[in-house]
Amino acid sequence: MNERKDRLKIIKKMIKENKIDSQEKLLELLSSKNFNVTQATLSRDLKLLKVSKVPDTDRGYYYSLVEEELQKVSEERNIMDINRGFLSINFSGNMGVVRTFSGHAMTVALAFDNLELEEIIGTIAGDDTVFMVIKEGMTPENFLEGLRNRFPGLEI
Amino acid sequence: MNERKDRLKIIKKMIKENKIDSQEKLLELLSSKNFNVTQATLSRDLKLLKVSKVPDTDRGYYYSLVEEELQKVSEERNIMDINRGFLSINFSGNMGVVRTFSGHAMTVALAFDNLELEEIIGTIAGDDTVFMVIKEGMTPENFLEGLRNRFPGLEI
DNA sequence: ATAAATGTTGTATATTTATGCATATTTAAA
DNA sequence: TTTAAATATGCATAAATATACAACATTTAT
Repeated sequence: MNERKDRLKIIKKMIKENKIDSQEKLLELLSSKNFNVTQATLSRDLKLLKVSKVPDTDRGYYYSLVEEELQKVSEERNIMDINRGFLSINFSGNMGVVRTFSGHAMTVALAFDNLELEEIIGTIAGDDTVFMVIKEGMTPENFLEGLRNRFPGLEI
Repeated sequence: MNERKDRLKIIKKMIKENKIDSQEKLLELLSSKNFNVTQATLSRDLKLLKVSKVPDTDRGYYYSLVEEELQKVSEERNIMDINRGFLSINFSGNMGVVRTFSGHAMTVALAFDNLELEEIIGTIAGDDTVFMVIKEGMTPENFLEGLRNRFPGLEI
């Protein structure tokens, strides 16, 4: 049954978009979208999603996808690092060569590594140049398009 | 009474060092350090500290200082940015001049800004140079010492 | 110094959340 | 298809957590 999958998706969305402070409230919202489950199931769903209840600044509590937020912050930083240093990229065979501002190669390479692209097998950095070994069978077009889709903030 | 302050400190420490999954458990730990309070008080303490209970990867839950973690991650990144680009710093009057590797000035200036040092009024970046306007009355020694104390990772 | 305001705590309790168990549903295997 | 294993769910309830209220302590203002 992927009733549950759908439900998890909606729950995520609801938690991101609203400040919800109890499972009861969330149940009502779900019910309004025609997902009718009990609090028990919801509790298990939240556990699966690793949702936690965090104390609000002023008063009360709200549910939050902490782990995801952490990841997002870190991802944004990587993208910033790339955008800051990036000059150009060219391909030849299974190699991608990135040119960067002087001194930025390490940073850019590190950021690419952190993004954990499955298309890249490895990177190596000089001062203003990064070599990337691309997985066989990928065209530069494939690669760039996928990259831009996955990381909309990336100006490449 | 700063009984509470002390207690909050210990609680933070305990949460960082152990995987605690209920206030009962934490109460026991506290009691072993001669802090004897009720669950009600502990609940309020955790709220003050913005501690939240997060689902563990495999099973169960644990308390965590999410917000602090987020801040720490971000701080570490700033320090990395500075260390990566930093060459030297010199002072004249209320100005500090940071030299960086070529192209790193923006990054370094941004990182300094993000650290939110109250000694710095503002920064401006060229390509390999950052100007910082320092708050009146600060000596370079004051400034650097305070900086190193607050950010032990900083190699300046 | 006294009164008023603010902050801290415990008690008792309400509220919220997690889970054992039985049942139903889905998926995989024969 | 039938059967077996795995997964999902509800019900009931246990366990965990938050809070209203009253008492007391501390700080601030007069």
